[in-house]
Amino acid sequence: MRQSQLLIPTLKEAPAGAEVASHQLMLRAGLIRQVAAGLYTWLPLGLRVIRRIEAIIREEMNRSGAQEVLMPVVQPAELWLESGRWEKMGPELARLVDRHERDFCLGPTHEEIITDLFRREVHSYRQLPCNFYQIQTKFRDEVRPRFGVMRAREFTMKDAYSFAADQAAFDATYREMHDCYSRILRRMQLDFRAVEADTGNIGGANSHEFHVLAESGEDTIAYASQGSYAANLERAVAAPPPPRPAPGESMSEVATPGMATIAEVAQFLEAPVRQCVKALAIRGEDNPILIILRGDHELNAIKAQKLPGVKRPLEFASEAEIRTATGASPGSIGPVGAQVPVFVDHEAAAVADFICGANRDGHHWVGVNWGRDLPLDESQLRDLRNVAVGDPAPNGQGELKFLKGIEVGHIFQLGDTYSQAMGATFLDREGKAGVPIMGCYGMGVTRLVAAVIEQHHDAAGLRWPEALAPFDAHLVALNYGKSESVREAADGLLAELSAAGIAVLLDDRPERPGVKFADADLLGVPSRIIIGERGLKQGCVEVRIGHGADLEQIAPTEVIARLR
RNA sequence: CGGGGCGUAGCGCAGUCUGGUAGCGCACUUGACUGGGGGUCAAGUGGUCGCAGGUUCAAAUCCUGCCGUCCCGACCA
Repeated sequence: MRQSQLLIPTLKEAPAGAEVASHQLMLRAGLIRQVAAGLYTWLPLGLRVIRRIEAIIREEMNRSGAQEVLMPVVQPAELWLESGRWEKMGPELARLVDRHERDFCLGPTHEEIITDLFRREVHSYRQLPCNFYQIQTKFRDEVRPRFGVMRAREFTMKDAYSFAADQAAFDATYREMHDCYSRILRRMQLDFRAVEADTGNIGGANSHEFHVLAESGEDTIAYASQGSYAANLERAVAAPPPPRPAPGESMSEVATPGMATIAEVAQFLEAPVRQCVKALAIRGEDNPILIILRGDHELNAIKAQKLPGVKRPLEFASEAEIRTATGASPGSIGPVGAQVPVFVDHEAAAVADFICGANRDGHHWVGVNWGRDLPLDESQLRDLRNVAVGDPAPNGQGELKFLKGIEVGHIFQLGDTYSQAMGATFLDREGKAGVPIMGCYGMGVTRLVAAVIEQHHDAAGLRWPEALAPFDAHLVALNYGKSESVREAADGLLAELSAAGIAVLLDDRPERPGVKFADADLLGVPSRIIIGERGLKQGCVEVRIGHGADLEQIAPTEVIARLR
């Protein structure tokens, strides 16, 4: 294709709003333009990349035995009422009303639609297992769209839904999809990790996320320094703490005037922070609920949200609510004598002779011991904290380390959540009704474009992996407009290479060489062919086959062989 | 939704504090020169200063309200 005929509006400077590398480069290289918050137009170059990603996904999904379908973006409320998610989803689900006053939503995902299809059309165990996928537009009214297409409101997703007659059959499909995702990401030359994850809004028992490693990633991955354990921080666990030492001190109250934070209290009492225990008050259905963590630990909101009686989404209790419930301000509350439900993190429960708020302003207890000074029932024990770098790994191998990742894929074990709720069944070998076990498998196509760029760029611009580049070769024709010989050579190569099925972009614009080179570096097409009068006089063009390769002088007739 | 920032030409910005009728660089158009790493010169095009209301002889500038957008926190492919 001719560059003069394509809209590729490159920019020297990145627009002010773009912070991360991929967003800046996507704007600068003319892949996308923003329409509104979280809504983007894909320009020709960006769309070509999307198409190549989709092609790889299709190939691998088809290879895994999945069948492609296409479901509607607009979905009737009835199905969502059946699954219970019409209420559960909240404002992220964009709702609309048609001219007949019927309720609809813009599909953020398609479990309801596919389960409805299944119950209508699939009736026999002979048709199982089966796996349906689509590549389609999703809409999620994100609280905060961010980083360009990385977190957009409207985006393209490949989503798949599997149905199996029993757990063993399901497990096989799940493993196959796990492998399939790994193949897809490897073909895109991505450095990624598959990690255990929280299931969030989709529901179900277990899930794995696929993260492309990048400093700009929004997620933190915890992994064991040895062995294979890796999990999203939302879900990551550490090895259990050693048993609690026996009490060594007696409990007494000390004045801690004006001390509100753990750090202040610890310093004032000349005790290590990990000797303190902190109490966080979160909102329960009616009363606040106290969460007890070791002083140096951080609350994990996802884990806390799963506690019985906790209001979702998780909110901290207000100062007034805390005062009403405990009689003290937030800086002085503690588990001793608490009149509200108390949940204790395993690590906090393993501390002896600890320091905690006395539920009296400006006072703390020291030398406190579980069991002796306050009750601790097994039922109160939970894992409620974020693991930290250096924690012992749960697999008993080494310690935990962190990486940042971009979640590009997420596979879920749904169990029979949806099939049960929506009455999807099949007849088994004995002629009895069975409830299919489902899985669902998402992969963010447009997000992948950003993720690929995060891993494949340099100071000058993009560096597309060959499998994803919008073009295979960039023909940079110098002085194309005025030099007859350049024009002939360039047009000839364009025709020849195109006929051979090589996607070529010919820079035939009347720009100076410097501009063309700078744009070529920005666009990041893997192979480059430079055609100039200087070389042609010696019967040569210059080629660079692949990123970072050396420039070679070869005859124009040899180009096609070198590119193959 | 809470906190903060920003809205002036396609992009990046100055001008706002201290009111006086809008400017710089790049881009774009035309011409000339130039022609292997964002070239030079000349002449141009392009702006309801986010929107609405108010104060004033006069508003990009002051006041009020609204909208948009970006960043930081709770959600997710």
